[in-house]
Amino acid sequence: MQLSTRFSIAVHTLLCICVAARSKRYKATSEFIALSVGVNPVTIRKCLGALKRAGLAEVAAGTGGATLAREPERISLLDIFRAVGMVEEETLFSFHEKPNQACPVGRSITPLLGDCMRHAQQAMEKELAAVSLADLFARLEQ
Amino acid sequence: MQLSTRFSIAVHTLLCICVAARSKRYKATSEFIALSVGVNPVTIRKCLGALKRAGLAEVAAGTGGATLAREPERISLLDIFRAVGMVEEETLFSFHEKPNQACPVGRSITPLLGDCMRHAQQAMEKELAAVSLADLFARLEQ
DNA sequence: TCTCGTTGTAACCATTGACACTACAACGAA
DNA sequence: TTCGTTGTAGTGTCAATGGTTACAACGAGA
Repeated sequence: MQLSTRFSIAVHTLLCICVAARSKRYKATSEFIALSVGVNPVTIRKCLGALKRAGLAEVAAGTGGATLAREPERISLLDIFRAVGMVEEETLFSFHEKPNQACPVGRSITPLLGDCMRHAQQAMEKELAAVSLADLFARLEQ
Repeated sequence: MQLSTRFSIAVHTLLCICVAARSKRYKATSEFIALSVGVNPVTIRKCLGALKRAGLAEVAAGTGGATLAREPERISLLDIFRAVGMVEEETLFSFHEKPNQACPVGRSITPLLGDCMRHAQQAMEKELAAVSLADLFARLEQ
């Protein structure tokens, strides 16, 4: 079991927007991005929709082309991770629904293990928060 | 998108084994555990099979009942996490398959982002490794 | 030796989510 | 008005989860 590819696609998408913005020769349309990512343009449009709702990207309706909604230094991988709805707050792990409340284990496990899960997820998110889109773009240009 | 409940079920299962081992009154059969977890006994048997293969539990064929294969102090949540095959090494995140190699972004994103993903996963696993089954059991008994 | 409870597995089903693809109305600029 | 693009709905395929039934194999105790 793995997390979906939506995250990697979203990062790829934003990097394409950076590239297009840098070299004025390209316009970051869903078609253009889809070609680089290797998926269907509709998938990119849905992805851009999520990024737009999260305030990370802007898309020009009608005329076409996407841009960043703020500087790449201020967009972290965690922002992107959350934007594409990989996980609502604190729910990376899922939990079996019906532990038996009549059993001492069933009664206590939810808060107990839930706490550990929360810590684990937070540790992961902290790593993601430490990397910005600008970092990736800089490494890309080397 | 979330990780499956197999992990929480496996932890619950092992805690039940601890309880049964402590108070000699219970035998940790798949039926007994299933009652506490709130799932089908077959689900528990499959879970126990994975724990057995990982060397965490032992199951008495024929006569029935499961026991820990080693002391609970030496079983970490990470051991359990890996036992139930939530994730093969370094693959918590998944990656879109066909980035366009003719594009500078497509060519570089896999190693670049893969590195970040690896770090993030390792941070999460480190948290899981820090908690043992004995820790949970101790908190349970309070 | 036979019985009985248990395990290990296979088989089948329903549900869910990801992703591909088609189609089309709405939009903005030239 | 035309043309390229976006947003979204609808459809189909595929894989994984988890529930359930069924049954052979096993071990201990009568």
